[in-house]
Amino acid sequence: MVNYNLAKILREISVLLEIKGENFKPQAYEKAAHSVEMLEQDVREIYKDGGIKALEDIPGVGKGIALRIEEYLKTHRVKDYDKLKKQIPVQIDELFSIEGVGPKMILRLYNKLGIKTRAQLEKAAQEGKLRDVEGFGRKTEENILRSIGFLKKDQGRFILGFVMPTAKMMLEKIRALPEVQSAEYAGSLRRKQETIGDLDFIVFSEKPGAVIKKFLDFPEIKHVYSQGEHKSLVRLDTDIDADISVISPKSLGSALIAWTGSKQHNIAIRTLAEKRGWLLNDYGLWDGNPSTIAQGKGKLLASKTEEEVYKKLGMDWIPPEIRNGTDEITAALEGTLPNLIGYGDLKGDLQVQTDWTDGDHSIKEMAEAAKKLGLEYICITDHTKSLAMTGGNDEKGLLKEMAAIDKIQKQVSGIKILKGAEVNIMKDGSLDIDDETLAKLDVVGAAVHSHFNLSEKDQTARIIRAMENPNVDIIFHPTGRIIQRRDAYKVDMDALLKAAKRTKTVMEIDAYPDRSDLKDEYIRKAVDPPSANFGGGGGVKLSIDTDAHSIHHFQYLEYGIAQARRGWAEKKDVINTRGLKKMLEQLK
DNA sequence: GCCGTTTTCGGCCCGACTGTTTTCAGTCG
Repeated sequence: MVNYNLAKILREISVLLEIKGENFKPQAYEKAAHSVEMLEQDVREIYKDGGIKALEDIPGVGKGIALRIEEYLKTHRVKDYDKLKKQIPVQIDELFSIEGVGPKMILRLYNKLGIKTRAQLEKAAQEGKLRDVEGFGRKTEENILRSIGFLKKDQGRFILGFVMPTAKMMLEKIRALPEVQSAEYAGSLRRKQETIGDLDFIVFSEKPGAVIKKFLDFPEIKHVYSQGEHKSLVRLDTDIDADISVISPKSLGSALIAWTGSKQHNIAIRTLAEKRGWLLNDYGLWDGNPSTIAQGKGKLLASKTEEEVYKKLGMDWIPPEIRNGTDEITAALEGTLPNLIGYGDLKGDLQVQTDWTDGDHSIKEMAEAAKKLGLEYICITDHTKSLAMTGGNDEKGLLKEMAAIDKIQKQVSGIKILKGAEVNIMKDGSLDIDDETLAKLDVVGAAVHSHFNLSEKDQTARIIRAMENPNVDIIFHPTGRIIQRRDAYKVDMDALLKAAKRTKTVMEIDAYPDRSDLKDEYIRKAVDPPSANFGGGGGVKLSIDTDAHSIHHFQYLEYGIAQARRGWAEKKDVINTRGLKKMLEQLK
């Protein structure tokens, strides 16, 4: 929460400075806000451990902002921020989040109409008062009202796995247009971020006007915010915004890079180009300066493929999932990028629930569905007895289910059905099923489903005790978070990863879209020696499982792989990329 | 205010679309 609140203040300072017409300082504060927001460590800890100097190691934080962070940590105030707020006492976050409203409008609205809140702005727009303000007109008034309407309905950001079906459908429809040579996801969708703000598509065609026109005729489009010769921004009937950009195939590589982002990644590589006396824009990498290029006199160095553009810049091609504008740039320059796990690399799914507990389908139905997707094995891991609401198995129930699996296996060929369980880790770290029964299972997953509010020390010790049980193979959804619903419980991840390595316990990447647990930075710590500061130097084994409760959930494996890629995981790091026999050898 | 293959000063990514203008500022990604 401290990081969140601090990032919010830094971001508001950025907007307030922009309102005041300051140059460059706003970007500096915005960058610092972004860094603080992305920090995995609590700012208080960073300050406690290393003082001001450690704060200055945060990217985008220098002497000035470090002092303000210190001031905030000590006094819960930032004087400069208070001063700015006094000069321009408006609800920045409320107004700034309205699509189409920026710093300049906020200032004018405040000066002319005294508007401070979203509600006041809505009322003024409804009463037709905005059109009298210089620079505003009827259209702006209408747009503001519509934006506020959308905002009220908006759920904010969308979870990747839950919007992918819409995204896939739209991409297929775009690709089917006769004028389209090719089309791809762009933005956070292509980078496969955990949550997505809107659906970005980039389309390659020599007839952009026709593509935009046909796109706007799709029945899924509810409202058109903007349309031009090359771009359009719309809202779909599922209340998510979609952004389409049509570019000549000649510029495919440079345009894909530009539209994929992230923003920080683009700034980093464009700056890199500039340092070589070049310019990188949507249309290519050019030798020349902006004015010679504008006159058509620049020399085109690369544009057709992403590989070509990165290569010209002296870099390896960077997978979209890791284009964060941080150390992937250095790794690409040095040729030390990881060989990320691929989307077809999984051979099995080690967490599957059935109608024996809270799943929707039978063991047989789940096995058939997994086989259809090309999996070689699945492990049935129904809940155990202390999770009473799911009708969890006791020892007797587990033995019965194991016998049932033997019977079903005889009816199903081409896929191995492994016997497992999702056992509960009790408050003290013991398990709710006896060791004798656990020893009979092929795979034992253990998970926390209760006592989320233990102290970090107790929670960590509890899970480590479960890891030390020789029967426990995998820790399922290790931090218990549910995106947009429940925070992770407090746990010392460095200690957990270290214990996982010592006890040869696998850490799961739960691919169920709103879990996505482990999250990317923990995955990276688990596998990547340079980022592992828990003294283990990477080398923690992972599994990617869907936590399927229905035959439709196996498709979520894709999002687990995306998560693993964002965490720099390679094929070798994930046990269920191996065939059945080799996978089983990885277990205790 | 930050930062350094331009390293303690002098830069800060780049381009499209809209609305209100009458040549462009503001906003967005």
